[in-house]
Amino acid sequence: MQTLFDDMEDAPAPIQGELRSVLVPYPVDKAYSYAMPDGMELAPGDYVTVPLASREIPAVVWDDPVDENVSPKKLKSIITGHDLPPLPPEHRKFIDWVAHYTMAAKGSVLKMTLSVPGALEPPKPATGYILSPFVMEEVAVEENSKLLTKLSPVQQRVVAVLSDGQARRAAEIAEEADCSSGVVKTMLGKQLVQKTDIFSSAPCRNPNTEHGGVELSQAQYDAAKTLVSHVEQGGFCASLLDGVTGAGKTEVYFEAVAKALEQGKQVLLLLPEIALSNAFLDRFKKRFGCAPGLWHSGLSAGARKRTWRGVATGETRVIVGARSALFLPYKELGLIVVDEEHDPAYKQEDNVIYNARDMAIVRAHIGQFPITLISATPSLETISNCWAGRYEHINLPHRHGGATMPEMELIDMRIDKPEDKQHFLSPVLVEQMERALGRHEQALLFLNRRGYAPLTLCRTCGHRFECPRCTAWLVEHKKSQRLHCHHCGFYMRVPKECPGCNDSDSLAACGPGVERIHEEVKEHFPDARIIVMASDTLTGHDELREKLQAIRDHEYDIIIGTQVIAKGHHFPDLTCVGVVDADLGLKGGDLRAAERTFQLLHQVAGRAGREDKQGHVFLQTYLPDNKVMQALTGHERDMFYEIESDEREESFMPPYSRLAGIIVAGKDEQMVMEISRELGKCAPQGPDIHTLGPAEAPFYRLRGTYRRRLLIQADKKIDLQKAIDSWLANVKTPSTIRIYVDIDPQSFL
DNA sequence: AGCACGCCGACT
DNA sequence: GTCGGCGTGCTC
Repeated sequence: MQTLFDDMEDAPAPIQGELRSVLVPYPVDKAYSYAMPDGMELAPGDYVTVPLASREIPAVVWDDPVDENVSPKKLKSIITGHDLPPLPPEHRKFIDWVAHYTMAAKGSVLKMTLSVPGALEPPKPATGYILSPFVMEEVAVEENSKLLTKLSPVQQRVVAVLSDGQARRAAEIAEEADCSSGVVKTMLGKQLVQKTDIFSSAPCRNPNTEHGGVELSQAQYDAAKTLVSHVEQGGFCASLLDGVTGAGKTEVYFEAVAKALEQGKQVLLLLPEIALSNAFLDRFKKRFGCAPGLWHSGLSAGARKRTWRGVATGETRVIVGARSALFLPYKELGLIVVDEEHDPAYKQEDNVIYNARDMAIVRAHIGQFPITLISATPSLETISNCWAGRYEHINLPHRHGGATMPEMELIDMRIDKPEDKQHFLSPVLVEQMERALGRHEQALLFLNRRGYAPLTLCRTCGHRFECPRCTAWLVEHKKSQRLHCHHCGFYMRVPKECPGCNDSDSLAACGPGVERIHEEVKEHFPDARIIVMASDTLTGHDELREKLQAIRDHEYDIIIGTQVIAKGHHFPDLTCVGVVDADLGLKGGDLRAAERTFQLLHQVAGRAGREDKQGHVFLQTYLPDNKVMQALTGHERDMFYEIESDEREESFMPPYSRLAGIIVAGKDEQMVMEISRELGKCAPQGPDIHTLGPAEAPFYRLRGTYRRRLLIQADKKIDLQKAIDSWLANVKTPSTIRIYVDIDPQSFL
């Protein structure tokens, strides 16, 4: 009897209820089965909380058929459902599609949608304060009420702040009334104020499509009309809005945004992360009367949660965001705009490896709504899609408002040499900067290299400082007196003596970074106000915005900057742009080196001379005959695309073929070697598909792991994912080795 | 991704 | 003799 009783106690209570397929946001490729407790009703798309291992996690009921064979021992019950509109079927289909395409686990892709901790719980109200009713009456009735004059000056200020009836947090009141929050507490004790709940609302609930239209030029009007008609017609349609910086592309696509909003659709505006500038937000506010919902890495936890829920409930109508915004749970998405479509920042290189621009096209196709790509320098992929008639090509040729494109000039560094090997600015460029400053205009020097010098070597023994964990030189940073690795965060003090030969004072800085250019500029312009803009001198989004505003307000005369300065900012007084090393991006023989350099330099050039001032751009180069330099100075853009396209076709490269990178990574160099060689031996080879490598991957040693890569080149008619799948299944890999698949890799050497 | 389970070195 | 290192593998 006793033993029988024990057995009954030990047996787990049988899980009851209908089964549901549930996808969890973890790297698993199939939906799990969970029991749905009696009385609960759940359909695909519903958000749930489920137990997984020893934790409770958010998840989504999926469309896959339930696996009835799951052992009853494993089976667990769904803990709760959530009161949110279900994740729409288009979004679920999208997640499945992206997982298949990128060869990532479905759960990993879902994780990009369920990325906000606590988003499924209704938001908790914050404590706010309002004036008590009798105080409010006093404020309304009389200017100099007896009650109010009896209060202390700080308390009177608090009353003034709260007199509009709007509830505020204690900290906000303290800030606005210039007192401590203790005052609020005292007033609460005297019942002058009372507590109330503050529910922060979702952003961008009521954009007003008629708030502030600007007058469009004829060309803008025609382009806008086309985009608007796509929205009106509905259905999938991809287009490229192609026009130079300052042509007024933003105003054009705002019209399409307005139309989609009028039709009751949500709109997603994708930007490269860096371009979320104040200037852009101001333009949005001017057009729609409110700020858009923002989505980027710098958001606070609270803002993230509000925005995520706003998107899911449909309260938030417009999202302006970086690539991860594509995976927000839109209730009724009806238009996507991808600004700066060519930008490499759209490619995510970790976790799920995807290109947000390409995935956005897929999202629009699944949702059957229009999508517009925007660029002054489209990617060759997009241009060729236009040539093939898959995308509509909308040209916006002229600069808006009478501004002219800057004049581009090459400075042949073989002739107009800097004064010595320690200097990097040609006298020609320095003179042009002097002239600009003399006219009370600004000058910008662009160099896409942080720090002081990219290489430090010993003049005595030739020792080079390399990162002990990566295949990369250590970059000297003067400010911190250190040598930094830009790939893994390793750094060391600059030593007095060479570690190779112990010689002192033998170390020499080779080549320039922005810090070194700063030094040189100070020699030439001791009285100028100079600012250096690089990702490591800025602490975050807000500082970047403030500095950009300061530049716009002409608080600086000379700007020295990397990438961060290149994009989407408009500086009205900037008329002289110098590119310190125009050849920089061309070195290394990357597939897209020429295209990238062209795009980047074109973009930098676009910073100069808008409105009424003529801009001048000077490209310092040792390769004045290179096709990129010729295309830039002759404004022969279409010629450049044709040459580039021919070269890609000849070498069987994208967009004429498809590529996939297979990265074999691990800490055991020998094992990485062995596995990659083995993969190479049984790699797909044939008339329509072949494999290159294995070879050392870019940054062979990265953070102490070794990486080798194979590159598959396949005809577009080949099912690439399937070929890779069956190939990788043939080679057994130990768990110490990780294999990453990068479909459509962007860059490689 | 976490987290538990499991097999070999330096401590009470 | 135990505490704990992180390698390996699973999560309905």
